[in-house]
Amino acid sequence: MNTASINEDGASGTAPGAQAEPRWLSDREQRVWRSYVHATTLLEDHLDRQLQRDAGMPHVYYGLLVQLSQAPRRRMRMTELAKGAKITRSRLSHAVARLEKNGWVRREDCPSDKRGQNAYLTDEGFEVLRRSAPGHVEAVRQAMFDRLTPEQVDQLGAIMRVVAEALEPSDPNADLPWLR
Amino acid sequence: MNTASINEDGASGTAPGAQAEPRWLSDREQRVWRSYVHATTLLEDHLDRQLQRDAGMPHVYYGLLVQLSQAPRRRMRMTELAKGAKITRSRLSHAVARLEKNGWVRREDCPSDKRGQNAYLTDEGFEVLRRSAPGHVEAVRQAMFDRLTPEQVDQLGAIMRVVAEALEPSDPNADLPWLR
DNA sequence: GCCCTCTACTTGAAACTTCAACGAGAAGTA
DNA sequence: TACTTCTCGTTGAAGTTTCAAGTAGAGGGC
Repeated sequence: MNTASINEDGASGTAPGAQAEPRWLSDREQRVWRSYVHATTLLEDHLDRQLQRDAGMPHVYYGLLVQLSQAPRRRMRMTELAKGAKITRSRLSHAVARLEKNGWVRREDCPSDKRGQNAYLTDEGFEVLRRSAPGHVEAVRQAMFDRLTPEQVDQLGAIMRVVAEALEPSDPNADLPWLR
Repeated sequence: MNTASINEDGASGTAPGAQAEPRWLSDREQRVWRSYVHATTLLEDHLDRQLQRDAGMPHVYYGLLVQLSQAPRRRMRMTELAKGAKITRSRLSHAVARLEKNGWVRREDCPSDKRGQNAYLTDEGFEVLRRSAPGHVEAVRQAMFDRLTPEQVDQLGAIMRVVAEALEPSDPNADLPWLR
């Protein structure tokens, strides 16, 4: 999955709507980008397969159970759960439907808001989590933390925080106060 | 894959429930892991949407076109293309079928191996790439390279290479010579 | 020649995600 | 009250990915 490569320069004029001369990636940046895409793809595939095999669900679903397990009374509003997992409410609806079929999660009406639903982790769901957590941690460890120096772990943390901040969909108009 | 899995201690049996004491992540590692998952999720979603909007295809498909565009005569054997994109041949078959419908890629029989197929990029496909490449590079830049210091870019490259090496599916039994 | 095995690729079904639309209730306004 | 608008969550269809199975040709041994 490469990014730059098609080098063709358009007109330099920057009329509204026209494109400015693209700022291509340098060779070094391209190499880093390729490594990034390559490694993240491999790791996500690896964890997906590991969890599918050992826990019977993909990584995202596992993340939902983890979130629920850490919530007070093991339950959360659907929207909060979706936000925490960074997925759409629609995707969550389908996912919870599937997890409900497995008996790992159930829904209940929210008492304070009649539109709302709580999802909660069943004992059975908690048990699945308890059984598969060690294997998952081990997979993460072997793929990443066992191979990086403590300095690299810190560096990775700092880098990922920067990237996340750039993309955080928190208040899209934060820099456009006149639109509010 | 590598020796990695679950319960690989030679000593203990693998009765359900019997597990070695898991090596949990430290607080610091957990924070970094969360940042990693968070940032990579946001970035992949962001690029998927950007490309869906501007190029009419998801990130993986875009990567296929890029690969083809860089290959000699803009064509590649299916298996090579799949390897380059780190996806299964099955997934590639479906993907190319879709790209063929768009008129961006076509297949042809491989002359030297009657089982084989070449996928090649059409002029139309190349044009789509040429049009959308600048926007894509810009998105990558804004999300990552414009925010990181040159040192961080280097660090990220090094880290991602380490992680990729740990997962590279090259010769799964390389460390288990007695199995061959 | 035959047979066996491996590789290249495809297929169809099931699982998962996205997208647009929807119903119901909350919340604000007049 | 009525009206509008927003939020919560779901639904169904279309698109994508995975999984298991399948066809056809290549390659090797006899």
